[in-house]
Amino acid sequence: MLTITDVSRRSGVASSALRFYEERGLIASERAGSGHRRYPRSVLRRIAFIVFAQRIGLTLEEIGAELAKLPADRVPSRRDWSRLSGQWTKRIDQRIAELQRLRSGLTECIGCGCLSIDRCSLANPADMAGRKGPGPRYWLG
Amino acid sequence: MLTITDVSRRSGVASSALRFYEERGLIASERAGSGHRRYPRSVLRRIAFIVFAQRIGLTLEEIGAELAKLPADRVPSRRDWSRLSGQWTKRIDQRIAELQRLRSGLTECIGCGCLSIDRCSLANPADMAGRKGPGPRYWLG
DNA sequence: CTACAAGTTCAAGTTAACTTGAAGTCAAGC
DNA sequence: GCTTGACTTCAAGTTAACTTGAACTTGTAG
Repeated sequence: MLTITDVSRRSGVASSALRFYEERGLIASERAGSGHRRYPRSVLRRIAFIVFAQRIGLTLEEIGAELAKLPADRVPSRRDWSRLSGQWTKRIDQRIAELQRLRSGLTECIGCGCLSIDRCSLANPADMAGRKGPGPRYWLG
Repeated sequence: MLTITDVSRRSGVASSALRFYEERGLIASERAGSGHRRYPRSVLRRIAFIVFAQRIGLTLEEIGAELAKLPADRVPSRRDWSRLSGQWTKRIDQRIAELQRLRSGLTECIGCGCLSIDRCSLANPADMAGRKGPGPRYWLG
Protein backbone atom coordinates (compact mmCIF):
# COMPACT_ATOMS: atom_id res chain seq x y z
CA MET A 1 0.00 0.00 0.00
CA LEU A 2 1.17 3.50 -0.87
CA THR A 3 0.95 6.76 1.03
CA ILE A 4 -0.41 9.86 -0.63
CA THR A 5 3.09 11.19 -1.13
CA ASP A 6 4.16 7.96 -2.78
CA VAL A 7 1.27 8.17 -5.20
CA SER A 8 1.88 11.84 -5.82
CA ARG A 9 5.53 11.25 -6.59
CA ARG A 10 4.88 8.31 -8.86
CA SER A 11 2.04 9.92 -10.76
CA GLY A 12 3.18 13.52 -10.82
CA VAL A 13 -0.22 14.56 -9.53
CA ALA A 14 -0.18 16.78 -6.43
CA SER A 15 -1.55 15.36 -3.20
CA SER A 16 -4.08 18.14 -3.05
CA ALA A 17 -5.34 17.02 -6.44
CA LEU A 18 -5.49 13.42 -5.25
CA ARG A 19 -7.66 14.42 -2.31
CA PHE A 20 -9.77 16.43 -4.70
CA TYR A 21 -10.20 13.46 -7.02
CA GLU A 22 -11.22 11.36 -4.07
CA GLU A 23 -13.78 13.93 -3.00
CA ARG A 24 -15.16 13.80 -6.52
CA GLY A 25 -15.32 10.05 -6.37
CA LEU A 26 -12.72 9.43 -9.07
CA ILE A 27 -10.39 7.47 -6.88
CA ALA A 28 -10.71 5.83 -3.48
CA SER A 29 -8.44 5.11 -0.55
CA GLU A 30 -8.42 3.02 2.55
CA ARG A 31 -7.28 4.49 5.82
CA ALA A 32 -4.48 3.51 8.12
CA GLY A 33 -5.32 3.42 11.84
CA SER A 34 -3.99 6.97 12.03
CA GLY A 35 -6.55 8.23 9.53
CA HIS A 36 -3.89 8.60 6.82
CA ARG A 37 -4.78 7.49 3.29
CA ARG A 38 -3.42 4.22 1.92
CA TYR A 39 -3.67 3.42 -1.78
CA PRO A 40 -3.44 0.11 -3.60
CA ARG A 41 -1.06 0.08 -6.55
CA SER A 42 -3.99 -0.17 -8.93
CA VAL A 43 -4.82 3.45 -8.18
CA LEU A 44 -1.87 4.47 -10.32
CA ARG A 45 -3.48 3.02 -13.41
CA ARG A 46 -6.67 4.82 -12.55
CA ILE A 47 -4.85 8.11 -12.17
CA ALA A 48 -3.04 7.56 -15.44
CA PHE A 49 -6.41 7.10 -17.06
CA ILE A 50 -7.68 10.33 -15.55
CA VAL A 51 -4.75 12.37 -16.77
CA PHE A 52 -4.93 10.75 -20.16
CA ALA A 53 -8.61 11.46 -20.51
CA GLN A 54 -8.17 15.05 -19.43
CA ARG A 55 -5.58 15.53 -22.09
CA ILE A 56 -8.02 14.31 -24.66
CA GLY A 57 -10.46 16.88 -23.45
CA LEU A 58 -12.90 15.16 -21.14
CA THR A 59 -14.03 16.93 -18.01
CA LEU A 60 -13.60 15.34 -14.62
CA GLU A 61 -17.31 14.74 -14.54
CA GLU A 62 -17.21 12.79 -17.77
CA ILE A 63 -14.19 10.90 -16.58
CA GLY A 64 -16.01 10.02 -13.40
CA ALA A 65 -18.88 8.65 -15.42
CA GLU A 66 -16.48 6.48 -17.41
CA LEU A 67 -14.70 5.22 -14.34
CA ALA A 68 -18.01 4.30 -12.80
CA LYS A 69 -18.40 1.70 -15.51
CA LEU A 70 -15.45 -0.26 -14.23
CA PRO A 71 -16.18 -3.30 -12.04
CA ALA A 72 -16.24 -2.34 -8.39
CA ASP A 73 -15.49 -5.77 -7.01
CA ARG A 74 -12.14 -6.45 -8.61
CA VAL A 75 -9.10 -4.79 -10.13
CA PRO A 76 -10.06 -3.87 -13.71
CA SER A 77 -8.63 -6.02 -16.45
CA ARG A 78 -7.08 -5.03 -19.76
CA ARG A 79 -10.44 -5.60 -21.39
CA ASP A 80 -12.24 -3.42 -18.88
CA TRP A 81 -9.95 -0.52 -19.65
CA SER A 82 -10.09 -0.89 -23.38
CA ARG A 83 -13.87 -0.96 -23.32
CA LEU A 84 -13.82 2.48 -21.76
CA SER A 85 -11.42 4.02 -24.18
CA GLY A 86 -13.18 2.67 -27.24
CA GLN A 87 -15.47 5.68 -27.43
CA TRP A 88 -12.64 8.11 -27.37
CA THR A 89 -11.10 7.33 -30.67
CA LYS A 90 -14.09 8.90 -32.36
CA ARG A 91 -13.81 11.97 -30.24
CA ILE A 92 -10.14 12.37 -30.93
CA ASP A 93 -10.70 11.98 -34.64
CA GLN A 94 -13.35 14.68 -34.59
CA ARG A 95 -11.07 17.06 -32.79
CA ILE A 96 -8.25 16.31 -35.20
CA ALA A 97 -10.58 16.93 -38.11
CA GLU A 98 -11.58 20.23 -36.62
CA LEU A 99 -8.00 21.30 -36.16
CA GLN A 100 -7.26 20.40 -39.74
CA ARG A 101 -10.21 22.46 -40.81
CA LEU A 102 -8.93 25.32 -38.71
CA ARG A 103 -5.50 24.97 -40.21
CA SER A 104 -6.72 25.17 -43.73
CA GLY A 105 -8.96 28.02 -42.68
CA LEU A 106 -5.87 29.85 -41.58
CA THR A 107 -4.40 29.95 -45.00
CA GLU A 108 -7.56 29.99 -47.04
CA CYS A 109 -10.03 32.02 -45.03
CA ILE A 110 -8.32 34.61 -42.94
CA GLY A 111 -6.63 36.05 -45.98
CA CYS A 112 -9.58 35.90 -48.30
CA GLY A 113 -12.37 37.61 -46.49
CA CYS A 114 -14.86 34.87 -45.83
CA LEU A 115 -13.97 35.29 -42.21
CA SER A 116 -16.13 38.32 -42.51
CA ILE A 117 -18.58 35.86 -41.13
CA ASP A 118 -21.15 34.82 -43.66
CA ARG A 119 -20.35 31.71 -45.57
CA CYS A 120 -17.04 30.42 -44.30
CA SER A 121 -16.70 26.68 -44.15
CA LEU A 122 -15.58 27.20 -40.59
CA ALA A 123 -18.92 28.60 -39.66
CA ASN A 124 -20.09 25.09 -39.03
CA PRO A 125 -17.43 23.22 -37.12
CA ALA A 126 -17.54 19.94 -35.24
CA ASP A 127 -18.15 19.11 -31.62
CA MET A 128 -17.13 21.28 -28.76
CA ALA A 129 -15.42 18.90 -26.34
CA GLY A 130 -16.52 20.46 -23.13
CA ARG A 131 -17.81 23.96 -23.70
CA LYS A 132 -21.53 23.94 -23.34
CA GLY A 133 -21.49 27.04 -21.20
CA PRO A 134 -21.14 30.69 -22.04
CA GLY A 135 -18.93 32.00 -24.77
CA PRO A 136 -19.03 32.72 -28.44
CA ARG A 137 -21.21 29.94 -29.74
CA TYR A 138 -21.92 30.82 -33.29
CA TRP A 139 -18.66 29.63 -34.79
CA LEU A 140 -17.89 27.37 -31.94
CA GLY A 141 -20.93 25.27 -32.53
CA MET B 1 -21.19 51.98 -38.36
CA LEU B 2 -22.73 49.16 -36.36
CA THR B 3 -24.30 49.12 -32.92
CA ILE B 4 -23.25 46.56 -30.36
CA THR B 5 -26.37 44.51 -31.04
CA ASP B 6 -25.62 44.51 -34.75
CA VAL B 7 -22.14 43.23 -34.12
CA SER B 8 -23.36 40.70 -31.63
CA ARG B 9 -25.96 39.35 -34.03
CA ARG B 10 -23.57 39.21 -36.95
CA SER B 11 -20.76 37.59 -35.04
CA GLY B 12 -22.67 35.42 -32.63
CA VAL B 13 -20.65 36.86 -29.77
CA ALA B 14 -22.71 38.25 -26.87
CA SER B 15 -22.62 41.99 -26.25
CA SER B 16 -21.31 41.38 -22.77
CA ALA B 17 -18.40 39.54 -24.34
CA LEU B 18 -17.82 42.38 -26.78
CA ARG B 19 -17.60 44.85 -23.92
CA PHE B 20 -15.29 42.45 -22.18
CA TYR B 21 -13.04 42.19 -25.24
CA GLU B 22 -12.94 45.95 -25.44
CA GLU B 23 -11.96 46.22 -21.79
CA ARG B 24 -9.14 43.79 -22.52
CA GLY B 25 -8.04 45.85 -25.47
CA LEU B 26 -8.84 43.24 -28.12
CA ILE B 27 -11.30 45.41 -29.99
CA ALA B 28 -12.11 49.10 -29.96
CA SER B 29 -15.16 51.24 -30.54
CA GLU B 30 -16.02 54.83 -31.15
CA ARG B 31 -18.86 56.45 -29.31
CA ALA B 32 -22.01 58.07 -30.56
CA GLY B 33 -22.96 61.37 -28.92
CA SER B 34 -25.13 59.37 -26.55
CA GLY B 35 -22.19 57.34 -25.25
CA HIS B 36 -23.31 54.26 -27.16
CA ARG B 37 -20.67 52.17 -28.91
CA ARG B 38 -20.31 52.34 -32.68
CA TYR B 39 -18.18 49.80 -34.53
CA PRO B 40 -16.66 49.94 -37.99
CA ARG B 41 -17.34 46.90 -40.15
CA SER B 42 -13.71 45.88 -39.87
CA VAL B 43 -14.32 44.87 -36.28
CA LEU B 44 -16.13 41.79 -37.54
CA ARG B 45 -12.98 40.45 -39.09
CA ARG B 46 -11.16 41.10 -35.88
CA ILE B 47 -13.78 39.25 -33.87
CA ALA B 48 -13.69 36.36 -36.31
CA PHE B 49 -9.97 36.18 -35.73
CA ILE B 50 -10.45 36.12 -31.97
CA VAL B 51 -12.96 33.30 -32.07
CA PHE B 52 -10.83 31.40 -34.52
CA ALA B 53 -7.74 31.74 -32.40
CA GLN B 54 -9.56 30.69 -29.28
CA ARG B 55 -10.71 27.57 -31.00
CA ILE B 56 -7.14 26.74 -31.82
CA GLY B 57 -6.30 27.08 -28.18
CA LEU B 58 -4.82 30.52 -27.67
CA THR B 59 -5.76 32.49 -24.59
CA LEU B 60 -7.22 35.96 -24.88
CA GLU B 61 -3.94 37.32 -23.64
CA GLU B 62 -2.03 35.65 -26.43
CA ILE B 63 -4.61 36.76 -28.93
CA GLY B 64 -4.27 40.31 -27.67
CA ALA B 65 -0.54 40.12 -28.22
CA GLU B 66 -1.08 38.95 -31.78
CA LEU B 67 -3.63 41.61 -32.54
CA ALA B 68 -1.27 44.23 -31.21
CA LYS B 69 1.02 43.42 -34.15
CA LEU B 70 -1.52 44.69 -36.64
CA PRO B 71 -1.06 48.20 -38.00
CA ALA B 72 -2.92 50.71 -35.88
CA ASP B 73 -3.23 53.40 -38.52
CA ARG B 74 -5.18 51.53 -41.18
CA VAL B 75 -7.54 48.62 -41.74
CA PRO B 76 -5.35 45.49 -41.84
CA SER B 77 -4.75 43.94 -45.22
CA ARG B 78 -4.86 40.32 -46.28
CA ARG B 79 -1.10 40.18 -45.81
CA ASP B 80 -1.29 41.60 -42.32
CA TRP B 81 -3.69 38.89 -41.26
CA SER B 82 -1.79 36.06 -42.82
CA ARG B 83 1.42 37.17 -41.16
CA LEU B 84 -0.27 36.67 -37.81
CA SER B 85 -1.62 33.27 -38.53
CA GLY B 86 1.63 31.93 -39.92
CA GLN B 87 2.83 30.89 -36.49
CA TRP B 88 -0.26 28.93 -35.75
CA THR B 89 0.12 26.24 -38.30
CA LYS B 90 3.00 24.86 -36.27
CA ARG B 91 0.98 24.95 -33.13
CA ILE B 92 -1.95 23.18 -34.70
CA ASP B 93 0.31 20.51 -36.11
CA GLN B 94 1.80 19.88 -32.69
CA ARG B 95 -1.59 19.53 -31.14
CA ILE B 96 -2.70 17.18 -33.89
CA ALA B 97 0.42 15.11 -33.39
CA GLU B 98 -0.29 14.90 -29.70
CA LEU B 99 -3.83 13.79 -30.28
CA GLN B 100 -2.61 11.12 -32.63
CA ARG B 101 -0.16 9.97 -30.00
CA LEU B 102 -2.97 9.90 -27.48
CA ARG B 103 -5.13 7.92 -29.85
CA SER B 104 -2.55 5.26 -30.40
CA GLY B 105 -1.88 5.29 -26.69
CA LEU B 106 -5.48 4.44 -26.16
CA THR B 107 -5.25 1.17 -27.95
CA GLU B 108 -1.63 0.37 -27.23
CA CYS B 109 -0.98 1.65 -23.76
CA ILE B 110 -4.08 1.58 -21.65
CA GLY B 111 -4.52 -2.07 -22.31
CA CYS B 112 -0.94 -3.10 -21.93
CA GLY B 113 0.14 -1.74 -18.60
CA CYS B 114 2.72 0.87 -19.48
CA LEU B 115 0.20 3.40 -18.26
CA SER B 116 1.38 2.22 -14.90
CA ILE B 117 3.47 5.28 -15.34
CA ASP B 118 7.10 4.47 -15.90
CA ARG B 119 8.14 4.32 -19.51
CA CYS B 120 5.08 5.05 -21.59
CA SER B 121 5.71 7.01 -24.75
CA LEU B 122 2.99 9.32 -23.58
CA ALA B 123 5.04 10.32 -20.61
CA ASN B 124 6.65 12.98 -22.73
CA PRO B 125 3.99 14.71 -24.79
CA ALA B 126 4.11 17.93 -26.80
CA ASP B 127 3.26 21.49 -25.91
CA MET B 128 0.48 22.43 -23.61
CA ALA B 129 -1.42 25.18 -25.43
CA GLY B 130 -2.39 27.25 -22.47
CA ARG B 131 -1.95 25.31 -19.27
CA LYS B 132 1.03 26.67 -17.43
CA GLY B 133 -0.83 26.81 -14.15
CA PRO B 134 -1.72 24.17 -11.64
CA GLY B 135 -2.69 20.65 -12.52
CA PRO B 136 -1.08 17.34 -13.21
CA ARG B 137 2.07 18.34 -15.00
CA TYR B 138 4.09 15.20 -15.24
CA TRP B 139 2.34 13.67 -18.19
CA LEU B 140 0.94 16.92 -19.37
CA GLY B 141 4.37 18.37 -19.95
C1' DC C 1 -45.84 62.24 -24.55
C1' DT C 2 -45.29 57.78 -23.13
C1' DA C 3 -43.70 53.20 -23.29
C1' DC C 4 -40.21 50.23 -23.71
C1' DA C 5 -36.31 48.37 -26.00
C1' DA C 6 -31.48 49.06 -26.12
C1' DG C 7 -27.48 51.08 -24.25
C1' DT C 8 -24.21 52.42 -20.30
C1' DT C 9 -21.11 51.37 -16.02
C1' DC C 10 -19.58 48.83 -12.19
C1' DA C 11 -19.51 45.18 -9.01
C1' DA C 12 -20.24 40.65 -8.16
C1' DG C 13 -21.34 35.88 -9.61
C1' DT C 14 -20.13 31.47 -12.42
C1' DT C 15 -17.53 27.05 -13.68
C1' DA C 16 -13.66 23.88 -13.72
C1' DA C 17 -9.98 22.09 -11.56
C1' DC C 18 -7.32 22.71 -8.37
C1' DT C 19 -4.25 25.22 -4.65
C1' DT C 20 -3.44 27.49 -0.35
C1' DG C 21 -3.91 28.37 4.43
C1' DA C 22 -5.26 27.51 9.08
C1' DA C 23 -5.46 24.59 12.78
C1' DG C 24 -4.66 20.43 14.47
C1' DT C 25 -2.92 15.10 14.67
C1' DC C 26 0.53 11.43 14.06
C1' DA C 27 5.09 9.07 13.49
C1' DA C 28 10.02 8.75 13.65
C1' DG C 29 14.71 10.12 14.76
C1' DC C 30 17.74 11.89 18.25
C1' DG D 1 10.64 14.03 25.53
C1' DC D 2 11.02 16.96 21.74
C1' DT D 3 11.28 18.41 17.18
C1' DT D 4 10.28 17.77 12.49
C1' DG D 5 7.81 16.32 8.72
C1' DA D 6 3.91 14.04 6.79
C1' DC D 7 -0.82 13.79 7.22
C1' DT D 8 -5.76 15.28 8.23
C1' DT D 9 -10.08 18.41 7.43
C1' DC D 10 -12.41 22.42 6.04
C1' DA D 11 -12.92 26.88 4.19
C1' DA D 12 -11.47 30.10 1.16
C1' DG D 13 -8.59 31.68 -2.78
C1' DT D 14 -7.15 31.30 -7.92
C1' DT D 15 -7.56 31.86 -13.17
C1' DA D 16 -9.94 32.39 -17.54
C1' DA D 17 -13.54 34.07 -19.89
C1' DC D 18 -17.43 35.63 -19.50
C1' DT D 19 -22.37 36.51 -17.53
C1' DT D 20 -25.64 38.63 -14.49
C1' DG D 21 -27.73 42.18 -11.88
C1' DA D 22 -28.46 46.81 -10.28
C1' DA D 23 -29.20 51.35 -11.21
C1' DC D 24 -29.54 54.54 -14.61
C1' DT D 25 -29.80 56.93 -19.49
C1' DT D 26 -31.09 57.06 -24.56
C1' DG D 27 -33.49 56.17 -28.75
C1' DT D 28 -37.71 55.10 -31.13
C1' DA D 29 -42.52 53.62 -32.32
C1' DG D 30 -47.12 54.85 -31.73
